[in-house]
Amino acid sequence: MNKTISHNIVIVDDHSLFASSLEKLVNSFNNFNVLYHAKNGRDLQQKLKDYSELPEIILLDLNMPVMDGFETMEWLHENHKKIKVLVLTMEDDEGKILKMLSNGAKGYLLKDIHPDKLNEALVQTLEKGYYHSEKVAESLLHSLHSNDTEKPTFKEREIDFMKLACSEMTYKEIADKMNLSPKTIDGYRQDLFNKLDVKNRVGLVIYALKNDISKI
Amino acid sequence: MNKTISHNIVIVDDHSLFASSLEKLVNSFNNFNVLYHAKNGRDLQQKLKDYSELPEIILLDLNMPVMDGFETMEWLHENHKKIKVLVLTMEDDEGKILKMLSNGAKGYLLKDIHPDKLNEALVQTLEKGYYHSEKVAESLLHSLHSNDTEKPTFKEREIDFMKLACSEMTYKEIADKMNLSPKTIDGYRQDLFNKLDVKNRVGLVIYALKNDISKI
DNA sequence: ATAGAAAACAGGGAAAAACCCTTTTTTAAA
DNA sequence: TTTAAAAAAGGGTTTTTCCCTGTTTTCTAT
Repeated sequence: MNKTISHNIVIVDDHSLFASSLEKLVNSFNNFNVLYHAKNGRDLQQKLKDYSELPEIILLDLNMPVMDGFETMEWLHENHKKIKVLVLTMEDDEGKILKMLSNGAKGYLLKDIHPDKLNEALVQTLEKGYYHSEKVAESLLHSLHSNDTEKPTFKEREIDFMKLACSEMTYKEIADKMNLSPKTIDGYRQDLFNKLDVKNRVGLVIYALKNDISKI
Repeated sequence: MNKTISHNIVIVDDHSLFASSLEKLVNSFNNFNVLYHAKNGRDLQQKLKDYSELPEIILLDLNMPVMDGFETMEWLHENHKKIKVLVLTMEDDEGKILKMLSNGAKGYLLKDIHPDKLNEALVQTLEKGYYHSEKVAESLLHSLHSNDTEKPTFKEREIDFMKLACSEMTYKEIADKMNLSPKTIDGYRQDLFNKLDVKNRVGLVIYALKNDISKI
């Protein structure tokens, strides 16, 4: 039995197999103890209420149903400033990294890291208050130098259109489906091409898929 | 200390965090013991040689660098018939399920299952020799009823073309890049449209992405 | 109430994509 | 060597896409 204090961790991930497995791993680290895990942000909110003990660190996934990592991060930042959040996800998208860090995440880890790195991250987060891997540092620098990362904003109908554009429908058929004139659709198309700096419909489709606007 | 025999498991997954975590979970099950884990098929081949003990069950991921789950399955089927392979992956694609099962996998599990299901699968695989979840059974039935699943076969150049079609290049530019006449490209396009039953280039792009012919 | 902005709508014209049918060249097989 | 099949091109037409430039409608803020 060790006399040193065990630090409480909470895991938020919708994949229960991964969460359960990770729990065992974290428990095997020195001085770390998983309190519980939550399926998503909403579930976490409930459990933070139900349990008397608060975690020191939350390991947070991004892609989750009901309430995803981004929403959860915002909520935690508002309501539980003391809890340190480490993002643990598959997504290595620069924009997402930046978004989460600027929302108050103390670190960003990719799910394919070595277990030792996770241990290191947990320890450092307690000691220094944050953990930044080389990869994340790189991304940050890169985004500073190329200040093109201003993500465009879309109107509702533009998003509807983009989703439909990721199909075999012609623009005329899309116009029909959206109850708009083909020329209006042509306007959306044009605006999007300019905004996203793409040359043709395939470019638009690729953009929509890359940015999770549409799924196939 | 339990006197019952512990059954040896091997995990094959390129995500070392997941593999390490899963190892802890499997070790926590009754009568199961993880011998080691491998990063990919090639790594597994080496380790099967190096270790005197063979596993009874291998938990196999599909998406891996160097030597993926499909190749690995084939090799195991040829060289280690006695080892029972359970596929453990994110991919719920019907074609992949069928491919792996027909290659000799004893079960197909999705990574978002509950830990108890994994335990159940391991036990059943030892007892009955296989494990089939409801989801997989469904897929099998579905594929029987809709016998459209005959995947078309592609020529080398067709695949090259499809990859290039998943970009903003025009057909003329693609022809240039492939050192062919635009008319030849038009022939490829026509054949593919017929073969894949798609109406236009967007349809082709979606097909190529869905079937991992091209990635974005 | 009204100016200004955003959204919807639209015409003309050029380029690309899609479609269909035919021909030559290569390759492989009988 | 003839035959057949596959690969590569060509000609020509229709449809869709793309791009530029406008007008009308709708909403919103002062």
